[in-house]
Amino acid sequence: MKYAYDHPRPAVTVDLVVFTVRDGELRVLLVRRAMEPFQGRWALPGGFVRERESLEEAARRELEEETGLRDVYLEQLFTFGDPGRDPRTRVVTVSYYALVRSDERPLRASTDAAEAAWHAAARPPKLAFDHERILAYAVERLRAKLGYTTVGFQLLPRKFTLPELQRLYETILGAALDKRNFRRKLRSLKLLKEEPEMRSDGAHRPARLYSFRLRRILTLDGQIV
Amino acid sequence: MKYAYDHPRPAVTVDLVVFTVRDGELRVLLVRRAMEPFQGRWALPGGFVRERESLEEAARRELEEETGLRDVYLEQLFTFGDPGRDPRTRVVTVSYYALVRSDERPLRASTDAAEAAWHAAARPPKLAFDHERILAYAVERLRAKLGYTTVGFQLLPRKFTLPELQRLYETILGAALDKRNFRRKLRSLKLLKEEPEMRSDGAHRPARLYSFRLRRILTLDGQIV
DNA sequence: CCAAAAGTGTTTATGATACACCCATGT
DNA sequence: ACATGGGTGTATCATAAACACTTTTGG
Repeated sequence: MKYAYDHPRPAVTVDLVVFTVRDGELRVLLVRRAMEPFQGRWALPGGFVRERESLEEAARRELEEETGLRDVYLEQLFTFGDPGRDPRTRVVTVSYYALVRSDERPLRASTDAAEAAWHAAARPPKLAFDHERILAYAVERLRAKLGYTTVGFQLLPRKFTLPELQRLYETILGAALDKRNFRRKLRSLKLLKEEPEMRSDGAHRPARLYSFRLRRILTLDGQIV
Repeated sequence: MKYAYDHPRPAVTVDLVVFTVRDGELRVLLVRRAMEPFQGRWALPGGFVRERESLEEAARRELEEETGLRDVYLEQLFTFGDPGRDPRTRVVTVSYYALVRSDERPLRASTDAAEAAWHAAARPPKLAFDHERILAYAVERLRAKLGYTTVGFQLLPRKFTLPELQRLYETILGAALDKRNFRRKLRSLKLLKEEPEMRSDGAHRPARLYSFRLRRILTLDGQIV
């Protein structure tokens, strides 16, 4: 092995797949690129990793710059580094996905993204670089994770109703779930705390509000603890 | 977002956690470092990513250089990039884990690793850099993966007996499994092909040999197909 | 004939699935 | 009073877990 400074050095970036659920649809945050390459195309938010910050710090910093959000669920996804994925130079990107609650009003004016907007994750516009692949992989991983972890709760407000939670799962999984079985399953997991309030929402019976019980729930790679 | 060449560029390496199972023990391939930093310490094999190769190509190239092995099971694990993990300069390492069959005689003379040897994965010597963390994470992931994929088969020779397979699982999981349940489970999965031969191995009844049925079994991230 | 590991079935418990009606509210 | 979505229980099936004896070989 030679010394580190003998070797070509790729640029290293983090890219973020920021998910939320709104109007019964899984959405992803995209920014319109202000410059070449792919000027005018939508892309995943992201940016270069700075000298003295860790990869996760870089991801959190970028996320806050683009959305104003802190303390969101964030998990490393995959590292993409094929030569040629950026036409300018070799760029290795460490991708992360983030889950933000739909009541947290993201999308404040961001520092350098000209325009940022939520798009349906299932049918994104044409994206810059290999970002469609990254997005597709993130969706796949989120679905898988939903099955054996509680990441889903990260997408809802602190208090939520069971029908909301069920719709969230159905949205992400793209499949209908049986109401009774879904509720029994949740009851058996003992993860929910019943709140005293109800939520009235139209011409029908109000729904009970619940909150999620656990404090710290996920390790580095998403296992429940 | 600024242009790529405006930014500090970390060195990018791949590090390999190469597992095998020998004598009922999970083992990992380590190389002794020939130079500073951490000269003389054991470390995971790895090296710098070249200009025109993908990350996975780099990992396979390094693996072949260190062990002479090709066509092994290889999966991206995690990317570690804390500043200070290499005292020389910022190094971002994309870690992979590989599974090699115990009958494939790895460890031919390697190009630049002074010394390479198999060590018990459960109690490795003091390692260079943050390699103990990478190793621990790889072991954890391998265990988890064993539960819902067939990666385990990658560690055995083409023909193997059911007791061998069971011992493999018990070794990696660190727990005893019920013989009858284990065999029934495998039968129900229909993954094994009965071979005509038996293997005699001491003063007891010989065991039937089996081989694994599927050809390509795993996608990018380890799902069975 | 003995030691040693291979091989084999049944019962019980647990979790997953399928399925239909009553309840509380707003208009 | 009716339309709308919230809420509840039981029976069936599939999968997991627990458990003990017989078989084949080498020495």
